Amino acid sequence: MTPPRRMTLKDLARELGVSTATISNAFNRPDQLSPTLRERILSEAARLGYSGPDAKARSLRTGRSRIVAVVLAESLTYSLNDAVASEFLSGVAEVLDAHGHTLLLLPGRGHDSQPAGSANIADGFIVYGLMPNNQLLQRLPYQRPLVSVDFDVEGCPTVHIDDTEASYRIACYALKQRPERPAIINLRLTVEPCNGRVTAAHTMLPSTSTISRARLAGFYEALEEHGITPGAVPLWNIEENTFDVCSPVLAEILDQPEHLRPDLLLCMSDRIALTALTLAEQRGIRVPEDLRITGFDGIAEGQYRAPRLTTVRQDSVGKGRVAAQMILGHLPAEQQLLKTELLLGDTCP
Amino acid sequence: MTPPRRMTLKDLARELGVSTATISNAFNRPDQLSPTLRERILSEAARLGYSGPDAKARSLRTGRSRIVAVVLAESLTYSLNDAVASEFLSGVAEVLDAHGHTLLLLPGRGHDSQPAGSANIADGFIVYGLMPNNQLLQRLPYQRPLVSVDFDVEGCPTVHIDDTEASYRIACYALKQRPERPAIINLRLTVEPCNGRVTAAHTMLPSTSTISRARLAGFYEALEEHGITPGAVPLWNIEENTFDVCSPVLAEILDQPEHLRPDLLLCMSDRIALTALTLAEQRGIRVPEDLRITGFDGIAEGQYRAPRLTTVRQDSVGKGRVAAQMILGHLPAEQQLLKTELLLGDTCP
DNA sequence: CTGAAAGCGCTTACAG
DNA sequence: CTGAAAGCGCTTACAG
Repeated sequence: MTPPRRMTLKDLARELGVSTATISNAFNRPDQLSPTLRERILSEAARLGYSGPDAKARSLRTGRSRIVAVVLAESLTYSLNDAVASEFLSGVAEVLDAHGHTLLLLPGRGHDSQPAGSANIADGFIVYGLMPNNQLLQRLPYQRPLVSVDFDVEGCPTVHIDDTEASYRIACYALKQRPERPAIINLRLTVEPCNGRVTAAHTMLPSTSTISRARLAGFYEALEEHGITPGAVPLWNIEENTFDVCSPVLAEILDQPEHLRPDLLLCMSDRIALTALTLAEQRGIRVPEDLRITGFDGIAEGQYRAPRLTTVRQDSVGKGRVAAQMILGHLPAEQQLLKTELLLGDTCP
Repeated sequence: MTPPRRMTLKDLARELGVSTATISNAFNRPDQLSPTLRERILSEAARLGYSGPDAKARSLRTGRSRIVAVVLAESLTYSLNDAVASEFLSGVAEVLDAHGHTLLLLPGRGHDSQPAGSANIADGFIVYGLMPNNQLLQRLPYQRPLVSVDFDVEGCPTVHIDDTEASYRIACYALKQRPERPAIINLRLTVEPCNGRVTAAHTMLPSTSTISRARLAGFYEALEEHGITPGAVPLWNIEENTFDVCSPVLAEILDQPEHLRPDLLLCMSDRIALTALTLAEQRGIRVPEDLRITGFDGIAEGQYRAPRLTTVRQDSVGKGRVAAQMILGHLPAEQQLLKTELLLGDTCP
């Protein structure tokens, strides 16, 4: 009995009485040998159980792995279950797939904050929504292409949207009908973790390169323009964009006495807005009659339901596509600003 | 000016006047050298821009990459946006991450049906929901661990649920209140693509190893037990578990004249059930008064809304965890059957 | 605790 | 169209 050692290209070459170069060519450069010989090699390989050149050796030799890593800001668990991140990933995957590349998923916040050693196998890195000062960034291999998404890294190409302008537009739309008691529900706005009302005791994250601050700036601009003092609008904050984390904060807001309860909720994400909608429905608060709600993101879940969410759509799939194309060198490595679009649903007519 | 060549372990060894083995040990086996020397090496490495041993070379040398590939039945785009697949992936990711492994995503149905060459870099494969006769399976490297999920591969460990029993239970629950006009909405039941009513002209997929057939068998068993002839229950089919594909089929069902319109929908997925719910709401069909609906899967979206979906929950995250643990050898490589749980929501009280 | 050396499995100019 | 040979960047017994 032969020991169950994996067959190598060299074994196959010996077996067939040809050189290793020829076997390699049969798999990688069909034009370098006769079709007849190639067929013979391929079929013998299949018969003998050789499933093609080993990727580890190949990538060492060529220097390229055809693997692109996406570094996600949050845990993989969170990101995979978040609609916005999932859409982004699917855009990346679509382009990589079409070009014979595969996708390696790396968590930004792991059990240790350093990237797994296997990370540097990637030909390039797409970094999604990480804070620019993150340690992880320093540890990524030098001299490998890197594209950042939703934040800027010095000297790196970036894809993002104009958060301020987008939230300005949705807020202007909502404010056309003047609210009595507007409120803003932020997503990760404060330095200190905060699930609830934002007070003077909280420090806001720096205004540069923080999505929440950019969106808040848009809301404030719109409020001022409509004669509402931004400082008078209650600010709430939510730490994680999941139902379970949003739910208690929104319950607190909606369970206030009716004369204090907001009649307009400007939410920084569709997840927040959808949670608000669910809790309102459970409490018999009518949307939009008693409470108007706007979201941000334009995820499918908000549009494939009744009432449809009024929100602003960012093209997350498109972001992923652009980022992947930049990494593959099919798009110039520069700043890319994607457009957003108002989705006029039923929750804030 | 030095050419911008990446620094290697060897370069660093020369620079520091130690052997390559020592550098390697500094990164991989802290116990093999003095802490002082190790510190010096690590800090010099950081200073000189050496970001650790190259993963390609390391994996060639050690034979292991610490990468696990998940092969998804559908396109990556579909899978990443499907709640069930995403939950599964997050279970896998969670376990891999905790053990310093990373996740490579491979599409089962790609632009060409063969796995990318980089696939065989993985230490092991988790194959999710692929048809067992899929060509791709033959092409995966031999002698590398493989776990299949939701279907059986000869001689391979598997994790799955008892689909027949689960759908039997949810159907029994729904049938306690006898429906006038029940209907079953299947997911990928027929050989011929079919979005609409299933007729005698359609061929059903083989009953072994097809999830839909297993679930349908459970429904039929329950119907018979409640004195309803399964053959008399209209069967509909849907090809893809997305709102856009479900929507027209469900519109066709709900737009029938009221005396023909079903009053109970046994759906094979929560996505189908949620789409039915949305369309019913848009049409003013009251759920559950005029129409009762059951789902299958127990995705978050069905529970985090009003009315809550009545469904049977499968632990997709748990499936992912178990599959990953088997691949890593932390769980015996055998058949694993996970439990399901009835979720009694509002859509079919 | 450290160093010299073999070799993981390939690909690629290059010579024939 | 084919073959001999170098070398990609590491890790790991092994000897010292």
